[in-house]
Amino acid sequence: MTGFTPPPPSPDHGTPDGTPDGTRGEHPGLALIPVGEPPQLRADAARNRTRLLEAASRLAARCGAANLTMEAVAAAAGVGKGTVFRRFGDRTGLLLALLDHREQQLQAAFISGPPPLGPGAPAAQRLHAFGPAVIRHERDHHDLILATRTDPLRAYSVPARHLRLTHVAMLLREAGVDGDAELLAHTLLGYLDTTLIHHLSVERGMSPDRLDATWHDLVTRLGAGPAE
Amino acid sequence: MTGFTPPPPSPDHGTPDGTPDGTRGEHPGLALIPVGEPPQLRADAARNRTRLLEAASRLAARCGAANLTMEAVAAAAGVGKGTVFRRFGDRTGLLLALLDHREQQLQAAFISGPPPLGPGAPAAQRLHAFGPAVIRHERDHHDLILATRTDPLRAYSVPARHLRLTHVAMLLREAGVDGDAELLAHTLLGYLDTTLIHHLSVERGMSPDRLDATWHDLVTRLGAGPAE
DNA sequence: ACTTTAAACAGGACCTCGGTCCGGTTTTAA
DNA sequence: TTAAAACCGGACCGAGGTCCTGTTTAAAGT
Repeated sequence: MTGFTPPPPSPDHGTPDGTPDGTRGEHPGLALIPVGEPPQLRADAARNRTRLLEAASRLAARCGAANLTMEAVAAAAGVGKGTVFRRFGDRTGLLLALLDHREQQLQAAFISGPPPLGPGAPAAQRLHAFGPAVIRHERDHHDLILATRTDPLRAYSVPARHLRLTHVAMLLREAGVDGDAELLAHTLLGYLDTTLIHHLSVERGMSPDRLDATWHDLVTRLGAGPAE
Repeated sequence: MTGFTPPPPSPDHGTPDGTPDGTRGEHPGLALIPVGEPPQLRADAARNRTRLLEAASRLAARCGAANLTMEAVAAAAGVGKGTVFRRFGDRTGLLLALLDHREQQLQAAFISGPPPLGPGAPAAQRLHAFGPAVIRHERDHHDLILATRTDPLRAYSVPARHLRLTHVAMLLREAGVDGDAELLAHTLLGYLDTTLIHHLSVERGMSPDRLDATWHDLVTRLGAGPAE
């Protein structure tokens, strides 16, 4: 029994809460947050969590997500280095948590936002709207997203990915597409992969229009109706 | 002028030559290798290159590609640490060079091998055969491939990727598929991405049959004929 | 065959950063 | 009041990567 580490209450790989951008949050009373998964952090832990996310967000904006160092984040947040790792597990965990917060705007848009992206429009139209929305979102945060891809396998386990997958698969079925909806959804999401989009638009200089057009083409060919 | 580094003759990111597995290669005479790109390494440099690749291959087989350390490779090859970096640039470069060598078997199969993968069969059939072949190949080397994905963007610049892309795009056009052949090819290759395949088969437990079936479905829906 | 010259080499010091661990201290919640 | 949980802060390790000194070696010129 030399180095035994009972898993510290499982660091979060990015779960909703935190509100890491607002400058409020000193009074921990009033549990407004409809938090679901995080097993209730202790008050000081939660406070440090948001401090860390704020600091990370600042530093990422200043120096780029790729240049974030854990020590710098810890120092900027005024906490010890160990605290950062206790909370987020590792660097990727921190970046994912950062990303997750921003991701929720997109999620809200296609889950409960106005049509054609949100509910209310026919499934095919929602699908057609989905691609360009994701592409735009990913372009806005490409540096952060790319920085998380140091651990390629984890990208598939992150809740955001799963949510997108379920959503697209559902729309495919709803649009009357026959076949393996889950794998077809994976294929569509593959086309929207940040790395690919970044490569095509930045390194190959493809226009957004061309990327969008092929999305519509794909959705149509997979059996959902045309865009119109 | 403190730390200026005139780019050392550009380390290779994985280019054909080397024959890093055979145990021959002591007599550097007889330039049999129809080498194209590598700007002719000096004899001792070439020798060290193959030594390094051999050592790396051994170590990767023993401990897994993820646990390869540059110093271990250097030591096992009996060269200095600096030599490894001079030759391959960085760890990813070394891994890509390793991978590239194994990739050539697959390339030979679909470029000049027997039908239906190689030339001689109709384009649609070649396309249908392409997916399962790549999936099998990637499963065989998934640890090595995943280890290179630490640098996600580089995966798109590597010659092997470009070759696959051109090949698939050509087959699509040849099969009479209309639309943006290049982007459709990217989509198909996205479905074959090692990370995705690994996630689906290992972590989600999907059967190879199901993965293959969806490949055929995809190719068919994109407009090439059915498999038959 | 001999000299020359540029390139490659060994090998290790050195830096950075991710990640672990620990001893002592503070804070929270019961 | 008390016990558990979180924290600080830094020592510590491993590995990637840089750089430098002096040495070897291959290749081109005579």
